[in-house]
Amino acid sequence: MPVHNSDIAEAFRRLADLLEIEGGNQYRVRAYRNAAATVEGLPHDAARMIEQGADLSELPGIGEDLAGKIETLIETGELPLLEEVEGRVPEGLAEITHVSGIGPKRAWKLYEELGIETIEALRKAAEAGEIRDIEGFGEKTEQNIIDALGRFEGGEKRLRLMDAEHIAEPLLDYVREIDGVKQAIIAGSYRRQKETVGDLDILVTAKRGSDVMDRFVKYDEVDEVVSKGETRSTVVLQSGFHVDLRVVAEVSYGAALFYFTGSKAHNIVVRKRAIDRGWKLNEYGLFEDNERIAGKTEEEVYEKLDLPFIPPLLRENRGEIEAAENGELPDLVQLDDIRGDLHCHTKWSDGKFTLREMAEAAKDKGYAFLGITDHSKSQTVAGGLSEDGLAKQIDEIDELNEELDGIRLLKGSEVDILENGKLDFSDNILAQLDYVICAIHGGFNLSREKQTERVLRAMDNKHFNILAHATGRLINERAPYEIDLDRIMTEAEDRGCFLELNAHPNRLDIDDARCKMARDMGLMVPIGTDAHSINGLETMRFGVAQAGRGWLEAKDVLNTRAPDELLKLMRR
DNA sequence: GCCGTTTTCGGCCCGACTGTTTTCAGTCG
Repeated sequence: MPVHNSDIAEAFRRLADLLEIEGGNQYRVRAYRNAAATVEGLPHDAARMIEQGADLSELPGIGEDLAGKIETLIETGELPLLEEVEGRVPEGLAEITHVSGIGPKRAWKLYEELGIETIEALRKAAEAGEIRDIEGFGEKTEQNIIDALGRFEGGEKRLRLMDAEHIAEPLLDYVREIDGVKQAIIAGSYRRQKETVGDLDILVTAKRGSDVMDRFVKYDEVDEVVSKGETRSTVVLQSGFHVDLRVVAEVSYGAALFYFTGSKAHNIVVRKRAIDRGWKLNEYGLFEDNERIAGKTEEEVYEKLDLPFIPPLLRENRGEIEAAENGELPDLVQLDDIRGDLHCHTKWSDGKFTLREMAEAAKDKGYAFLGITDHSKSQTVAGGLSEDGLAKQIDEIDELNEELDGIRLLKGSEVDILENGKLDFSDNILAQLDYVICAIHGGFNLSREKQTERVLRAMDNKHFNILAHATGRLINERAPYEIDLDRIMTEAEDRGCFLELNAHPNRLDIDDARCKMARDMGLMVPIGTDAHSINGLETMRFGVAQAGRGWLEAKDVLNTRAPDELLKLMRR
């Protein structure tokens, strides 16, 4: 079994949990967690990096020891230290610390006093009223554990960004209308536009004496008030989503916005910069002794620390601090830079609108072009076109282009890559198109080697321009299929092909780390919405956000170009 | 366990809230 980065990260996290439970050095624990995050964020599998001669101990947060442990894990699939610790600490305790309100100390205490090793045992003990009698616990804690177990079962998984928006925007409107509220903004991973959001952090400035907290916890959708204080409250919504609201003074707004936007890793590095200068940075401001020297705006905080403003999309401690220091921050691609959409469907296959309707909608968005890419013949469930059908569509697009003013339809197709690596249309018809998007829509279970070969063979066809949604993942629904994207990207670059950034919020495929990799290797990225309706065109903003998280500038994105230049760039 | 243009040893982010205690530990973000 090949060991992937996610396996390494999981082993390290598990080890960190168990070490923490047995009261190990907290910094050692943190080192394992940091390393887990570092490994998880790598664009390549560590195994491959080692093969290619990389020295993992040069990675941030990974020294000689952890680099050695990673190698052992890759070679043997085992982590001896983890097995050793598992001999001392019951495995189930790690899971118990993931129940909200129970940390390492309480988990250990529950084990010592009542022998609790599993979630099930914890529930039984709590329901039997046995926990309240343990020193340091009480009736309320016991009830909180029961409540938390209920949520634990319900699964507190991260929401896709768009789903989070549907919850967040009305709530933000509600908060903004509370008497005395001046500013209200959602910070956290939501502001960083991560593909999934775990909870919401709402930051508010308000007049003194405003009853913002009382009103907040009375929001219609609040299911449970977890905590409520003067400056911070936490609620759980009926959807199971956690929301924090924090109130700060206006002089602290920038510092608090910085602080609550994160990421944690980014914050720690910036905070360290403050410490190096003999200052202190917290959510109330940047302080020299007890004097606030910055805090009203984020720009001010960064400036004092000799840094330009770093866009939230980049705040992941993936090199943005160094880039900022050197004046090399990317000038991130904006929605306005996008000149057209390269991936959409119409009534000709499984879309809901006609060519003309889609064209008009694209024109209304200010686009110069719209690429029509209906499905190919094997996609019978999606109304895939026959070759004759495609030929007719080509004619209709030509006619329509004569009529249309200010928008140009590009003739494309989303062609299936068959399991044998052949394309689902003949070269003859493909040659009549402006460009071709190729995609895998079935046969997800091939081995990594076969899947990779399948795509590379397809890429041998000169009409292959863009690989759509390269990993096939559906966020929260379907894992990516096994495929060697490193190799595919290298080969694509060699052959003049591209990998799409599919902007659909369920896909966002390729992901941000891959976008950054593409940028680093000089491979331009086309962003397509895969729209099946006029509304679907709106999801371009999710793609652009993801592109920004991947450090892409307008020059790195294919569809920031005018149609003629675009088609020239795609010519093989 | 990591890290270093003050340090190769001695630091490692820090404040809010809760619940159980009487002054604070545990948890969280």
